[in-house]
Amino acid sequence: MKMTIKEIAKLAGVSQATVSKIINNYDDVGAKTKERVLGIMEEHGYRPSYAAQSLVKKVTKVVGVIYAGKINANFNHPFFVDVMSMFKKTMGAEGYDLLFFSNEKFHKNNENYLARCQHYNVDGCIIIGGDEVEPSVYELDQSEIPCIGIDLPLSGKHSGYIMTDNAKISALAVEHFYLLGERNIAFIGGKKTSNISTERLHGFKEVMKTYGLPVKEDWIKHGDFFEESGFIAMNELLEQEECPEAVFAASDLMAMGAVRAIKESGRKIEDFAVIGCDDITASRYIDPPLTTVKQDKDKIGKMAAYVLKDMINNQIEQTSVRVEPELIIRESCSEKKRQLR
Amino acid sequence: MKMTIKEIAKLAGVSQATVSKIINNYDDVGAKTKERVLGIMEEHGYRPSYAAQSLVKKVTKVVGVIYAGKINANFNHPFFVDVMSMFKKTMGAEGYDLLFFSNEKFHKNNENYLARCQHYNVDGCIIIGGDEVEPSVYELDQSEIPCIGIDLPLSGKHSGYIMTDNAKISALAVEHFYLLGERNIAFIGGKKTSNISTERLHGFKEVMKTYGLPVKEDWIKHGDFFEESGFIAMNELLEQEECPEAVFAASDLMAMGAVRAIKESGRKIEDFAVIGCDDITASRYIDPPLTTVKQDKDKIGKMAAYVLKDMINNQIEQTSVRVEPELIIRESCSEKKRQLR
DNA sequence: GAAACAATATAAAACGGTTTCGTTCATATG
DNA sequence: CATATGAACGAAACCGTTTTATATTGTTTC
Repeated sequence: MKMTIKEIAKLAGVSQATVSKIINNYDDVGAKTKERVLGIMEEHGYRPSYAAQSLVKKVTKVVGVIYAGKINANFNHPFFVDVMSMFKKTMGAEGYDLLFFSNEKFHKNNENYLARCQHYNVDGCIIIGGDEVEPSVYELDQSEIPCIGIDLPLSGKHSGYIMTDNAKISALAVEHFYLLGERNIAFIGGKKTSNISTERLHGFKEVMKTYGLPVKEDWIKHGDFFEESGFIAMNELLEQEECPEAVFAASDLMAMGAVRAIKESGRKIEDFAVIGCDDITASRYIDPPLTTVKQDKDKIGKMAAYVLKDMINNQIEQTSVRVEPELIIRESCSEKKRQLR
Repeated sequence: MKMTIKEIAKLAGVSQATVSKIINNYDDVGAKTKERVLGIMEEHGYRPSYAAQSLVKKVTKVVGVIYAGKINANFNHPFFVDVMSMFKKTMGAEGYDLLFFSNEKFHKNNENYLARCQHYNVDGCIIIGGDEVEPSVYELDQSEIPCIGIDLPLSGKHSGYIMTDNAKISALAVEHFYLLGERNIAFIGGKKTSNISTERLHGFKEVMKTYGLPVKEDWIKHGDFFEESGFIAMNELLEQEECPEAVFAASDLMAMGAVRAIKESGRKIEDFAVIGCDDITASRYIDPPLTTVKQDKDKIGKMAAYVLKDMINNQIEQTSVRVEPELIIRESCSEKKRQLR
């Protein structure tokens, strides 16, 4: 059923070498021979074996995808889904397939990322931001394998990263609050150990200072970028004696959780101003439509693909790209809403 | 840097064969030898090459993932994202990694799915429902390669599929409408050529008949399961002289589009009853929270993994699973809402 | 008609593993 | 002591390709 190059060669009455050369577009093959062999290959639906090819060539046309951090985390986070969608599309256009490593296997065999990449001999890989910097990520980062991080600052010679300008994200949010007269502003970030969370928090504190607003440590909470954690964080804020009326959540999902907490506590959502981050698809449909700092997910995915491809083909070194965020004003925090209060 | 089995063997002073046997857990290797070799492997971070292994073994521990239909379609549809998330997790626990085929490559080289699977020698594959049955899918379906379809009825000897009971989905929706007194019910389905769309439409017509309700062809629209198509379909419905007040959309995303169309047309959303399908995460957060027929995405993903695994390991034949849907009542169509009218 | 040159084709070694079948050696058996 | 037994290991063939070096043609050229 499944043909090998040997059988094709026999059928065509030529040597393996000739068939192989046809597959690989060598130019020392006669036109009519080529024609005939091509016909036979087509007829029998022959495809060269990936294993055999990648064993001898050193190229696989496969890139690995690693969701760092908690088991399976981020695979279904809307932000990463959108980024990966564009990444997949762009890499696909260049002829690359994507190998998603299962984290479960890692944990069971106590394996590391580098070993997996070597095992599959991937041309490169993309690492989707984990909560913290695992030793295993560092090892891969420092290796010869080109890799690029999403929301994860890699520093190796053959690495790079793409992420939004995190300080600016916070700046846009706080500035918007400030202009609308909000003064009691809380911050819900991701895990303390996560890099982007740190950058956003730092940016938040900086710009608060710039506007002369006080940063209350009690008003700084940490979640995990998913909805439930925003809900929990907001509940903690609501329980405090002095409760903030403005909340900047470092992800739309957490912002949605915060909104839910406010509603379920019996308070009126109109009395709060909420800004999220990411601009996931859902955010314009929820109630109230969410004001958010948009991350350009398409651009991030595309840039990741371009940079990775460049690293693979041209041994480009250490490239990192910062993408500009953009404020999207909707009703959860807007001028119109302010006037209602 | 990257070690081969030969080098490990030399370092340990044993033959390749012995090292290989240790890797593959043969029992004719002495305990102390094993210990020593294992130590050396560990020390040098040695991992056997996937290519070399899969060349000789016939097993790869990799399963292919195919998004059938339009380029890249469904990769970021929330329903499939959730299903795949659980599928990935479950397969991962069994030691499988997932290879996502790029559709772009398909189209460029005019390749077929079967050829790709053979090229990579995947142990099996999962096909995520396309809009229509492509010849390429049929070919794979009929092949020796175990594959299972999500929302795609495969019929080959080595194939199976998992999907929700589509007729029942429609039945639950219409029944709910009926009990709330709705009589003018429209249907927004997926592509006419898509199987699940056909099943849901058929179920819809059947149950409408059962309740003695008229089925107006003008009130049957077709989208593509994404938001925009629901928006367009609803606008078409609104333009009609006789406009339905109840709409069942075959996906939450289309339902969201329908809601948006109603709002943007200047009508009051309270005057309409909308039911979606899937119960994606966003549906409980939107305005109004969406009444929907829930599909058990976790179960679908899990079952897909179990069945596929079974097919790979035990040559089980043709297994298909129908999963029960469940009505989730929220405010877009509820008793409370009815009383407001 | 011989020499030189292209243009095509092939043989064979690699790539990094697995697995079958022997071989070796120590121990148990009668 | 001769033999059977079994544990531990190794030689070599094989998996399906690519690629280098070499061989075989057929044409020119002088």
